[in-house]
Amino acid sequence: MPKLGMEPIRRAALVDATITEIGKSGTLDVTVSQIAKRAGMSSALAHHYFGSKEQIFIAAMRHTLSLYGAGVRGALAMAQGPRGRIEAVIRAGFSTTNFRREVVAAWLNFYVLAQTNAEARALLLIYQNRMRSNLVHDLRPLVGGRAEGAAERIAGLIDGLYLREALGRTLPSGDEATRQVLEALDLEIGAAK
Amino acid sequence: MPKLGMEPIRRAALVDATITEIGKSGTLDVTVSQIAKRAGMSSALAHHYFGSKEQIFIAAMRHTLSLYGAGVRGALAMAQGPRGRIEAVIRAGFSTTNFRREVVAAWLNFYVLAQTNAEARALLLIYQNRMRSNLVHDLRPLVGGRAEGAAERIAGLIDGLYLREALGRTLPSGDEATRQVLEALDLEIGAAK
DNA sequence: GTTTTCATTGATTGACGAGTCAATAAAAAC
DNA sequence: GTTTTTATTGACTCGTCAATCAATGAAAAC
Repeated sequence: MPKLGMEPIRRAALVDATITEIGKSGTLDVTVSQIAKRAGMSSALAHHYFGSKEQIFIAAMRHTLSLYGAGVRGALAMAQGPRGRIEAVIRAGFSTTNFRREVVAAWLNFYVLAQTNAEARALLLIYQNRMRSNLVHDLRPLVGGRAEGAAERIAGLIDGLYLREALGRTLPSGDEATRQVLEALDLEIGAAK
Repeated sequence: MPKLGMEPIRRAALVDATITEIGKSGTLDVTVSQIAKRAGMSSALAHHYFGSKEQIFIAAMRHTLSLYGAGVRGALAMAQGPRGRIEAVIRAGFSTTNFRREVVAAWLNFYVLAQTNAEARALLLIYQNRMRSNLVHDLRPLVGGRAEGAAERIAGLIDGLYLREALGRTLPSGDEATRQVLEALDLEIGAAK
């Protein structure tokens, strides 16, 4: 019963299944068979479309980052003024979506993968650059020449608080993290006056 | 030629070898045989002393965190005044030691492990609490009632910048990260006046 | 000096897993 | 309607690896 044009459908199903399985195990220690089974196909087919397990992971990473990017763009679309835009970037990063078990697991494991896999590293750099460039752009009118440094600090604070919330003692609260970054933002703005 | 009292020696050798191997592979995907071989013994002996691979990892994590803690304590011992003590904590975290390949790999993988392993999570919480408590203690005289919030932000910034430096486009520079956190610290102090 | 305890390993077990391949089947192209 | 292309899988290969165990040797205890 082979229907044509299955490739994109299969690929998408495999990517979804990969993220789910990584979320369940917490590691990249998931087998192609597990992934394929959850995606409703044989492991041979997964290999057919992706070639190797590593490529499946890369695709999953790309998808996770693209969901993140979409969230940021969505929030930016509604934001008013530079301060509002920065707030949008912050809130998007700490949305409950991003603290779901699978998403946290995906990020942590992608960090690990980025150490040794050039493609993974490149994707992470794109994410880092986009965040920095967004922040610099909107910080400029608020803090002028301090924008570059401030952006670096805000971006670092976002990543760090995400980590601490995700692995902290309490269940992750995006609200608390958001408050903290906004406070830091206000300090940056205040210092520029 | 069995000599007595080998246990602590073997355990230490295994822990060292584990960290080295994790550094080489970037993952926890290292075999007990690799570790044991590097430590100069059979894999059976490694199992004899640690029981399981997971316990070897936990011991390696404990050791890594304890080295980190020792670095912080060493820096604190020489520091003068609250501001100096905070600076010491920051500099210790970003010392070149902590950016060595093995150490970065250890941290990233311990984050992953902490998702699913209670012991690993507990160790990470101890680290987080100690950092926060150090910061709160010394921020108090500098920023008064703002100390808790400021400590959360400084701690988050340290973790986040460490991540970004470790996985960033340039080779990690503790100096740049240190400068950024000190700048944030000055903003916090300035805001409390 | 015999027994117990500690150190140590080679060999083995039992399981699992990534990637390949030949074979089947159906749609599309010609 | 024959050929080509796409979809799909079961079976298989080749390898790996964590954990166990029985066996060996030497120190310590008695």
